[in-house]
Formats: sequence, structure tokens, C-alpha cells
Amino acid sequence: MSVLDRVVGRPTWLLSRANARAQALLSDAFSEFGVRGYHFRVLAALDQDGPSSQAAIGHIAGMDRSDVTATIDNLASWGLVTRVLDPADRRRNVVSITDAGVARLKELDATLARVQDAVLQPLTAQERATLLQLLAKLGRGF
Amino acid sequence: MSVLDRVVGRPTWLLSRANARAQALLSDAFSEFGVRGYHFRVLAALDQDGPSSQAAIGHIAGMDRSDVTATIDNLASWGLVTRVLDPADRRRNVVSITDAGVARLKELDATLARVQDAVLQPLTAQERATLLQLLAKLGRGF
DNA sequence: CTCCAATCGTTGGTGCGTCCAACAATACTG
DNA sequence: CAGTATTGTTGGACGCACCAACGATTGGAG
Repeated sequence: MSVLDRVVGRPTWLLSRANARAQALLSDAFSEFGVRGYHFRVLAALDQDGPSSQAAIGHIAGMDRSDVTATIDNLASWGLVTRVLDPADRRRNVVSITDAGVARLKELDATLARVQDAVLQPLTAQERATLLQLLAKLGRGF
Repeated sequence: MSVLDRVVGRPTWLLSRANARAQALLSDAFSEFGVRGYHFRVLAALDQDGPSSQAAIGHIAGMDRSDVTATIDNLASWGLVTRVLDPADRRRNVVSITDAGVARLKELDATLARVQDAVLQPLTAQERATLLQLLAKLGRGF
């Protein structure tokens, strides 16, 4: 027995276990590209909304501004995004995804899709739909 | 729109959101006692199995030995557990929960139960049962 | 009985995701 | 113009989970 009777079966425990497993699969898959969740989220935000300020990226991707800064430091050093001062508002940077960034994002997208499938693998199609619906209900009220 | 179309609805995202919400409720509730999840898990392990070595606690509670050490440092300094060298095997410590520890655990147990309810509050009884069952399936294969 | 392998506790470090406080530079408002 | 707000950056923190190394100790193989 590897876990406590008092804890096993508790919703908070089951949620954290299931999430831990999903995140492990995800970060494993992403690590093959030397990338973390933050990198993907920023790339996806840029692909979706086009060139944006870092504050806008943070808002869209649900990240703190300071974390956006660090993440873009990485992405820029890898040539996946460019960061230039906004001439119209010199407080802002205009961050844009590069061709290499789009290509990498495409790979990450495919990887992400595979991970979703691996995560849900123990469930039938019916169960998957039910689970997602219930999780969505649980998520509202953040 | 606060989140990415590409991410919302994805199982990994929903899981992490739902889990984040649950953990936030939990750590909020525990923080009123100045306690974290590790403290609860160690106290619960000791209450369940009686005086144990730190290695046994780690095994039962699913924690790394090093984290057990740090957690017991805290609990001992708060008077919730005692740690004495095992005369029968001087590599081991025998860790025991104190009366104060039992009392604290009782409070934490009640708190934990309230949190479970708060987490599941958006769901009907039927939905709760279904969710727990599906999460359990997902958790297997850790 | 000796030597080697295994175990225990401890220290110190890594990683990820999340969050906060402070600061200088710049923009906007009254 | 004065004061307020926003932006990016830096540096730090937290919680949970891991890992590597070390000395001390024990147990087993020969």
C-alpha cells in the first residue's frame, strides 16, 4: 500500500494524481524539444493573436509579466520569436513569432495532441467526454 | 478571453485548472494552521501506522526521504511529533505523533473534509461519484 | 569474522508553475 | 505641468516533487 487510506479517494488527491500524471507525460514530451509549458503557451498566444506586447501575452496566456519576460528571453535566444521596441509606445515590446517559431509550434501542437490521447487512454470515448465536461464545471469558479 | 483557444478544453489544461483550484482551496484552508500538505500527510501516516521510521513514512505517504526529514523537522519543532534514535537499529529514527499532533490532525481532517465539499460544490452527487471514478481510472498507471 | 552491499537520515540542489514587490522608463490624465 | 498608470525587468518566494552524495550503521556472503 503506497498511499494513505485517509487521502486516497479524496477528490483533491485524485485530482492531483491525475494531473501529476498528465503533466509528467506532457513535460516528458515537451522536453524532447527542450521546451516547457510556458514556451508553448507564449508561442500559441502569438500564433493566435499576432504580434503582441508582453503584457498582452501575459493576459492571453494567463501568465505573470515577469514570467513572460523570462520565457521570451528563451524563445528569442532560440530564434523562435523576435522582440523589438514598439515605436508607438516605447514602454512596450512588440513580440512576433518567427517562421522557425511557427514550425516549432506545429511540432509542439502535434506532440500535445498525442499527449492528450495518452492521458485519456484508460478511458472510453464516452467516459472521456463525461470527464471533460465535469472538469470544465469544476474549473469554472476559479 | 483569458485563455488560449488552443489550450482550453484540452484534458491536460482542464486537469491542471481543476487541480489548481482544488489545491488553492486546500492550501488556503491549511495555511490557517500554518501547515502544508506534507505536514498533513506525515501526521496522517503516523496516526494510521503508529510510530515509524522516516523511510517507512516516506513510503506510506509517497514522499521523498529528504522531504520527510524537512517535514519532521517542522512537526517536531511544533511539538506535534517526537523523533528519537531507534535503539534497535541506530540508522533509524522512531517518529511518533504526540497528543498535540493528534489534536491538530483532527482539526486538519475536518478542514480537509470541508475542502472536498467546496471543491465538488459545482457538481451534483451523481456527477461527483462519476468524476471520482473516472479520475481514479486516470490515476492508475502512475 | 571480515568485507561488501544495502539501508537510513541528512544536506543541498534542480525543476516547474505560480505569484509578488520593487524599480526605471514611458505614457496618459487632469 | 503634476501626478497616476502601464510596461518591462529583476530578484525573490512558495509548494510539491525529484535526485545525488555523504557518513553512519546494519546485514549477508564468503
